[in-house]
Amino acid sequence: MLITVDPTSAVPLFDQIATAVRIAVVRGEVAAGERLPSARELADSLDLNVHTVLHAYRTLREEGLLEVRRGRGATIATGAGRDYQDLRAALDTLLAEGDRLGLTRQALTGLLTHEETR
Amino acid sequence: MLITVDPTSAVPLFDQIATAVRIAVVRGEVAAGERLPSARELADSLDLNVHTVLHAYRTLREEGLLEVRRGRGATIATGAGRDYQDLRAALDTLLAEGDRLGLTRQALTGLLTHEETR
DNA sequence: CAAGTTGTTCTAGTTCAGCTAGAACAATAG
DNA sequence: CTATTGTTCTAGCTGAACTAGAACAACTTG
Repeated sequence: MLITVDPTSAVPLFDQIATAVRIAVVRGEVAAGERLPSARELADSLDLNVHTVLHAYRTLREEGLLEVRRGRGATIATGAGRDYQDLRAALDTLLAEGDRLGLTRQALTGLLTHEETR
Repeated sequence: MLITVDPTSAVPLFDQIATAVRIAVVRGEVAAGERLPSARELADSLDLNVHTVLHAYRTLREEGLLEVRRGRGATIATGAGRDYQDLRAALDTLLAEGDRLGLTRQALTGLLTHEETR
């Protein structure tokens, strides 16, 4: 699983890490039970602080996507290996629609966050 | 057009205002040329600073959704009256998919922001 | 058991976006 | 001309994000 980070982005670093993991899961690039690099390792390779990586891991655990325990490290949660075909299709469709209408990503995420299903 | 704001939300206030306008446009609740309340008015009614509202208006203008000029105020841009049927459908589908998979809004917006079309 | 690994918790300091506040100013409407 | 409305500028405040270092608890491994 490739995890990269853009320090110049407005998106918080811990969020970028969390998203990188989510993407890997959605793409099926990681299987349930698979182990992530330790926080200290990943922090070193990304040139970040350990706490930032741990923040990301904590976030993912709260979402039920990771199992995190001391001594063991972080592993992809059982039950994370769902069928994400429809989700990916929905994402692609929405992105295409956004592009067609000339909407920014900010606008799209805003709509997604506040819009209620009708 | 109803514009409300949640001061306790993690979403920036100017962003909430911008999103409220976007939603109104997407829902077809406002027509092109329609005038928004003046920044000072809206700021008063929302109990916010004028600059915060102006920040939202500026953002929307940069997206091409608003025409903003001093003395005149802000009006919905010509060309904003597009067909948003497909967009709304795409939004609903994605939200439904996210719910089905138990994904948080944060996770969804993260995927939307970083995911590249394949 | 002993040692090393890894997450947890705590304190502490820095930076920056967002928000507020006030004022002067320019463009537009009436 | 006068009122309205956005633009620009300065200034200060706050909280989230990030960094840093340390002590500690749970787990793995030899």
